Amino acid sequence: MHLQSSLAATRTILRDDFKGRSALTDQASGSSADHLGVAGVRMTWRRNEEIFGEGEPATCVYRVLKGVVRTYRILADGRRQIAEFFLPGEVFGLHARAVHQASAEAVTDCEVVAVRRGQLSERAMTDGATAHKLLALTLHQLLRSEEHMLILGRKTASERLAWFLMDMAERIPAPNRVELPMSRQDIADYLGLTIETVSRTMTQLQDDGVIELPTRRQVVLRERQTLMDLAA
Amino acid sequence: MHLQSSLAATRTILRDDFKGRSALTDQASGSSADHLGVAGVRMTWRRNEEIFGEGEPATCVYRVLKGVVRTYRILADGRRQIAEFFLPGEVFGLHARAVHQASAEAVTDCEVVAVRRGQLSERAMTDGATAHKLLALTLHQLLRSEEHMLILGRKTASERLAWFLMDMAERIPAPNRVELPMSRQDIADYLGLTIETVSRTMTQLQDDGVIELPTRRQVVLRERQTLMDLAA
DNA sequence: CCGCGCATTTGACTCGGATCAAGGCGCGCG
DNA sequence: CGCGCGCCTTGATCCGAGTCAAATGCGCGG
Repeated sequence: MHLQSSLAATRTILRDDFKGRSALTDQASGSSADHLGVAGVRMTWRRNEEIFGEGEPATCVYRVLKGVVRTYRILADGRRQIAEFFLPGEVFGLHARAVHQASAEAVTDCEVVAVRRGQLSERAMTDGATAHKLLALTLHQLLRSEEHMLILGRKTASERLAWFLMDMAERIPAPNRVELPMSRQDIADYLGLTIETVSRTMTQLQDDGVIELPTRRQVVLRERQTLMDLAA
Repeated sequence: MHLQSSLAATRTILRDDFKGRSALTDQASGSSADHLGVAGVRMTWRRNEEIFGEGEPATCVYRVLKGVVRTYRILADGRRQIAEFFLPGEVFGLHARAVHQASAEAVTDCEVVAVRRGQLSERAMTDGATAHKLLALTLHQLLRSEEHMLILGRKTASERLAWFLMDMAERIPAPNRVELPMSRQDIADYLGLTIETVSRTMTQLQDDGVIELPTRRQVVLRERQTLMDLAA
């Protein structure tokens, strides 16, 4: 494995570029109740802006209202592994330590509710239901990451992609059509592949009649069963 | 990727073989308090016996007293991904659903405390500290699995192995020497490699003077810094 | 102490996906 | 409506790890 220096450089530039122009626009509309029963603050980010970075103090837990968020870890030479994409309704930023163990960025322009960790854990201490919900959320994330490990460790490129498409299809309710909110590079870094392999495999699936790609960001699921079988 | 049929067969035989002879010996010594504040039952398993299987109802949460446990997911054709090894003191069996999402087996003969999920969640509902501890355990597991994803998705064989050795060295307190409780196959399935690659990479590290292998199961860390750098 | 079985190592070769390198083209902007 | 910039696709080649096969040797039982 060689240094992906150019990529790394590009990414660094991108991040630094955005980091300055604090785009987290606290909407004056102010606080709205989070589903965890704690008042939260609504915030917005624009595409590719950093929400929090690895190593920063973890002050909040977030719920996506609109848009998509990615969390990831990155190596010194730029190799990146996206741990998860968070879609509307999903919760991210739950970390074991007082410091974030991963970075989070907006995949698309997005709107998020942030809840202070302190308030949350305070409430959880006294309210069993909140504690239970927090645990359930974390366990759900753990379930997903165990499946993700199986995919990263043991599946082929086409199996990975098929699983990804089926997973997205499940999470975004739309019959036999998936609107991908993220780039090919994001998909590659989520599935442990390169952008070229993702592209080629997409093309292959299309040539095989399994999917159709009317647009780069749209996928029509033509043979769901084939995808299911591939996704195993 | 071809079917690893022979391997799969071997594993299936192994599992079925052991499954019958119910070896979970409830020790009459009976219940001893778990650290989660709930009375648990002490149980023992022998090497390679199944503790629970994917799809079985998840009745208990476990803490290892002695020995080592592996949890894993397996594909129809035998490809296996070990999610985690659990060493003495560590807790496993925490799952989001009422059904186990992974299988667990004894890596070595081992002794475990089992706590009923019902009792645990009951206590968690009323006792904030217990709920907090449960959450902390789960978050810790999530932290580890995010790192594991980075390793599986983006690291080379020698980086994976170096990380594994450093991680084991940290978890088993013993200066510059690691006693590996698991086989090469287990290591391979944990790191998303084949047994041959694990073996070759070990040999390479030894030839480079980074480690020493007095026994198959023993590793002497000769150049800790080199390993650290590799593990990144 | 010897022989046997099995985990592990080693060797030769293959191959899936990575890398390196051009194009193509959709989308936004003027 | 045309132009240009990035994203994406496609092509050629390479290489790290997988596969297949065989030898080694450790640990255990007799």
